[in-house]
Amino acid sequence: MPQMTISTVARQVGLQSSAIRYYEQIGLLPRAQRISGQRRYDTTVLHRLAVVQRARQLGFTLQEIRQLFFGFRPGARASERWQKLSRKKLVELEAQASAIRTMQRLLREMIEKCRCDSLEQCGKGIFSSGCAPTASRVREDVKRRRS
Amino acid sequence: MPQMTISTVARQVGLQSSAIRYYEQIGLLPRAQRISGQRRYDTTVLHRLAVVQRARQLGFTLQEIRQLFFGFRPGARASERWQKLSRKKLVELEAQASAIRTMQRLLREMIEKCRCDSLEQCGKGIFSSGCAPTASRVREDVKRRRS
DNA sequence: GTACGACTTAAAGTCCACTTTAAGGCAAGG
DNA sequence: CCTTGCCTTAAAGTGGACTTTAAGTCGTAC
Repeated sequence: MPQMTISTVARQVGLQSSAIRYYEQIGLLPRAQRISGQRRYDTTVLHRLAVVQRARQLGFTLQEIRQLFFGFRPGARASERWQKLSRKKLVELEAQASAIRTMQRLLREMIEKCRCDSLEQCGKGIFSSGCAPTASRVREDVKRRRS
Repeated sequence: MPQMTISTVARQVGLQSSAIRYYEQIGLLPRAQRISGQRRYDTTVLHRLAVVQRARQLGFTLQEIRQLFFGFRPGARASERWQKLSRKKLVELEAQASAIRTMQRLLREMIEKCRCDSLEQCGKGIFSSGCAPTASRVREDVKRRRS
């Protein structure tokens, strides 16, 4: 199978042809050989795209994947490349995870503690720091219930 | 303080003026009163923006924040609005968190187990399912070391 | 009267990873 | 010869949340 068209490759790796053209355009794939204007690929492109797909799955951007391929001295081992980028990505992901945990905590507090009638009221509470979740809000709430 | 200019409001809530104009444009803020062409605000806009900022902090998109304001029957309590949207958002965030955990697991496996010399080699392994992390990859690795 | 600073608008630009569109080329089959 | 189907290119569009730019207005200070 030395000569595949772009759509054959696309099918094999689960991408759209346009994505493959795009990867070539941004330099992630080498310029493909053309036969009467049409791209022809051999199996090495499948391995290349497998790496790209796996890297995407690991959360890498196309920019970072370009670094994986071209951002090291030519002799650098693949495992070394992966390690360097992966450690960096793990740090990033931990930051993202932490941000998500913060949002989850705040959302649960909101569900549990907000008793505001109006968003205007809620906004006042937040503006003087901490709508639903705060004691001040609860105190206001008590006042409201009494009236 | 019944009349603030846009930059005064922006300073108070920690936004750029352009963001406030944008919020007006997409209907998140009501059209502000103009005095000789310039927007003038009273303190209620600070409460409105406090709600917007808090909602952003909770992970809501501007679209969703618009729903918070306008996506309920007019009498709906603020707490009810927050609850409905927050529960939905918690589900979304849990999905995101799960995706991140998957990436973290795969990244750690990659760091720990990939011994590939070349990305081409790595790609072959992934293409026949599972570069670094798999047993097949390890076996290939053994073969390579012997040769 | 003119320079300054802060404001206005509409429109375009940014980032990311593509997809879609428009206009066209090429080979095989009927 | 003409249709069909797959391919090509460059350019524009998508979504989200804004920012930036260009060109202009307004009031105030000097």
